[in-house]
Amino acid sequence: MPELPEVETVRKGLNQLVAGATITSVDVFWNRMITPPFSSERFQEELIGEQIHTIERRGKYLIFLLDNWAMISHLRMEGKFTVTKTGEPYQKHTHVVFHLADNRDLRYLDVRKFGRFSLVPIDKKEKYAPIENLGPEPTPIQFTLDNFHDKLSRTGRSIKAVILDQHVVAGVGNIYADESLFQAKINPMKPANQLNEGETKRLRDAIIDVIANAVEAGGTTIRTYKNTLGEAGKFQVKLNVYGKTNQACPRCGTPIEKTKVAQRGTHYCPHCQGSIDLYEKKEPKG
DNA sequence: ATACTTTCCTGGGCGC
DNA sequence: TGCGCCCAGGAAAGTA
Repeated sequence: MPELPEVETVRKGLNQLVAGATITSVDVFWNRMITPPFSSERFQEELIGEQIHTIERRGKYLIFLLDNWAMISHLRMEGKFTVTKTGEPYQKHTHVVFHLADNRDLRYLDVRKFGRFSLVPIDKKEKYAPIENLGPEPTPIQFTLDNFHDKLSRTGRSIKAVILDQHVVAGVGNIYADESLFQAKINPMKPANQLNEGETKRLRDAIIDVIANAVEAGGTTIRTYKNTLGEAGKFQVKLNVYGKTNQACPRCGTPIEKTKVAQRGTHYCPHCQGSIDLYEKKEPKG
């Protein structure tokens, strides 16, 4: 499931492979993948003849800078890009194909069809609301302690729900949320406005650190994630809690537990991070 | 305003 | 073996 580190790795691969290429035509095999206001027909028409200058990233969004358009792509759960020679048989789950002038295809594959493409006029690319409203990138300069503390103080939601909120900090998904909370030794159920100063700082530092290390490792491959070059990530060997249910905590040996917080599978060490029972269950048990 | 629920999707895993 | 059921989950729309 691509989070910031995986999307960043995909971005680098795309820049290596298709920066400078020109789109000659586009096939869309699943219309819902193209978000309003543009129909998939309009999407296909507008991209003809557009050159891909560079690919940027903001949070989990990829931004293809073209001549007249910014094409914005979100991979959601399972989206991936491949670059192949035109004419090669389509792999299963190929939903959008950008034919390039140099006899190659940039192809978008997505088992679950959750990914989305949007088109924004290039001079309005800063006005695209989903990106405009994102929180800061999780870097030391942009993701300030003051801002984070302010956001946490305003809500009693679980801290895990808050760091998954892209308006608070951009790019953190389920894997890196669990890993960051473990590194900072904070219970995922703890209400955000109950974190003290030390915890807030530890968590902010942990998010920055975990994301940076994962970017360096080329992301995490749990199930199917591959970058544009077809390579798996390497961060999965550094995971401490995600997917480690019943395995020994690397710090204290206590078995890692899995529960549900904010409707997401959540892995944590009940010794290092404290028992979930310390906090009132707000979620309906079903 | 906040906070929670539903929707979108398919493949994999499980019970019977 | 095969059918039905449930789960995984990011973001946006919907509801109270």
